[in-house]
Amino acid sequence: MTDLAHLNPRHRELIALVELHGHASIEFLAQRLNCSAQTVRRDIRKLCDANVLQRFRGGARIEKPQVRLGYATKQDVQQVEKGRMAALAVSQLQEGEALFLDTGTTCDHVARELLNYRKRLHVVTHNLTAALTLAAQHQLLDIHVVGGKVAGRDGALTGSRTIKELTSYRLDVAMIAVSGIDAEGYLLDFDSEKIEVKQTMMRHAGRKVLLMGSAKLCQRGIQRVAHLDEFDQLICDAPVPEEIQTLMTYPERWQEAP
Amino acid sequence: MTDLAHLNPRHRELIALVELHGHASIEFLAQRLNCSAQTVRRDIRKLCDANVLQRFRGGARIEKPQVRLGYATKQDVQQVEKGRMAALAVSQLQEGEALFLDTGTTCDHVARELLNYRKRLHVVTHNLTAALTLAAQHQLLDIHVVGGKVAGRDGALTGSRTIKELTSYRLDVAMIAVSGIDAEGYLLDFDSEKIEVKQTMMRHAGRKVLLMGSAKLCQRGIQRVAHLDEFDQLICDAPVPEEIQTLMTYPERWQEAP
DNA sequence: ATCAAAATGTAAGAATTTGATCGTTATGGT
DNA sequence: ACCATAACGATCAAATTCTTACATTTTGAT
Repeated sequence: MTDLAHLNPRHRELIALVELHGHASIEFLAQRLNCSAQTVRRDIRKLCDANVLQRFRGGARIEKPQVRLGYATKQDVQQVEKGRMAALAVSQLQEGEALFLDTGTTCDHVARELLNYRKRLHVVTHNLTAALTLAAQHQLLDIHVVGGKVAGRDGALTGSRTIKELTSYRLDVAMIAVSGIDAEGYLLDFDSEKIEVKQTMMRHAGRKVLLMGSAKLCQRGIQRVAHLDEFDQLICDAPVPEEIQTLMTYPERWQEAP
Repeated sequence: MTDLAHLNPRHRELIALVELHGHASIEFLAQRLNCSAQTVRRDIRKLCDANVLQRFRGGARIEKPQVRLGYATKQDVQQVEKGRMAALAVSQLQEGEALFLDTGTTCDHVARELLNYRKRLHVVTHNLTAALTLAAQHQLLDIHVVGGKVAGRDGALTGSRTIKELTSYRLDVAMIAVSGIDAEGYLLDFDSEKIEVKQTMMRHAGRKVLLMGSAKLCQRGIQRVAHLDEFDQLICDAPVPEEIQTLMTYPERWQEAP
């Protein structure tokens, strides 16, 4: 990409001003930034080269993603790997099946993959980001969002109402993601509210599918979600280390996403 | 070929207006875009060359909802005006109040304004887009999403579960937006499911606030939501025509967003 | 302190956009 | 078929905006 390194305060202010209304004129910007129109043009040209803004004659605009899927696109690491795991997980679904979809960037990738799945499905989730992604296919997909309180900037819904609503479902699949794993093969996460949601989804689903990138294999959490053995399928983006495989009763349940 | 790169705001608004109804006349567009018919013709010719629109004598239409522009463009219709209405609506909230937030692009603007509101608030909504926007301030705002089925690509939740959950609240404010108004002062909308949600929110709120852009004043819907008199505050982006004012018992409830 | 490089402002000319006019072409009613 | 009306395309002048070029200021290094 282009270098966004040396953005001076005026550049940031300019972007903020454009974001405010979606677009702004050179004249307006020059006045608000207390500089000449020429400087604004130079700034805009720079920012357009860096794909931050789009210019038009007389001003510039910003293509603010309607929804801050920035969470799912920008600060997301290992996008390619997560996409591969998501594709594998989706490919194993059957038409007409019903699934729980967890929160987290990996599950957001699953949602994006589901958009290309051209068959009927039922999806139940507490993941606002994923729900909004899936909304683009609401004619084909039956998407249910459980109620709850927004618990994070990723749009995860939690709370007693969330749990209670989840218990009224009985679905075919639960797609779960976690933050880490401990030495005994227990999967870990940080937020106890989110953990309770994961556990509830698992209790009310037939096939339990775990999506866990290899980066997570050496990460930690503070609270146990479930044991590896409780899952029917485990999807990773790389070969799973020997020492993790030995923690499972049926290590052959692991699958590596191509 | 497809020179979508530097379309100015007028071009985008034009596309959005055509998308809104599927077709639009030159005259209508010239009036709404505040420019001459000649300019509209030129714009349309350009957009037709780029295969964004199809023209017919007297206007233009759009076949397929644009893949790339789609919902994001609709957002652009009267963006500034909606922002002004949203700002006025938000400025009248008190710290600690609880509000229902409706769906629609106008309410999405309210959500964006709420991000800058630096005080505690409780928000209950069936609007996924707004909820995700608000999630960026989840430490300060208490955001509740009611459960339901995703009903549109804008992320509106509807269905019996949505209604049932809403009835368990009793909030200070309901912020409602509608599609149009009829000759007797009844507000109109298209989707009966969404209408039921609006009505439920109103029944369970103290202050009922209507946000209605001047563009909606001449638009229609197919089903009645409520009468103007049922609202305690009505916010518009322009002076309300005499003939609309006379439909109300208390026309002084109208406020024009500055 | 001095110099070079980068950033900013200024101005003139080039290019684009816009609205109006006018002759031409399509549409609908008789 | 004919006419009246509305819409269209071409053209032009005025206004706006862009680019280029150059002068001035600021910054940072030696």
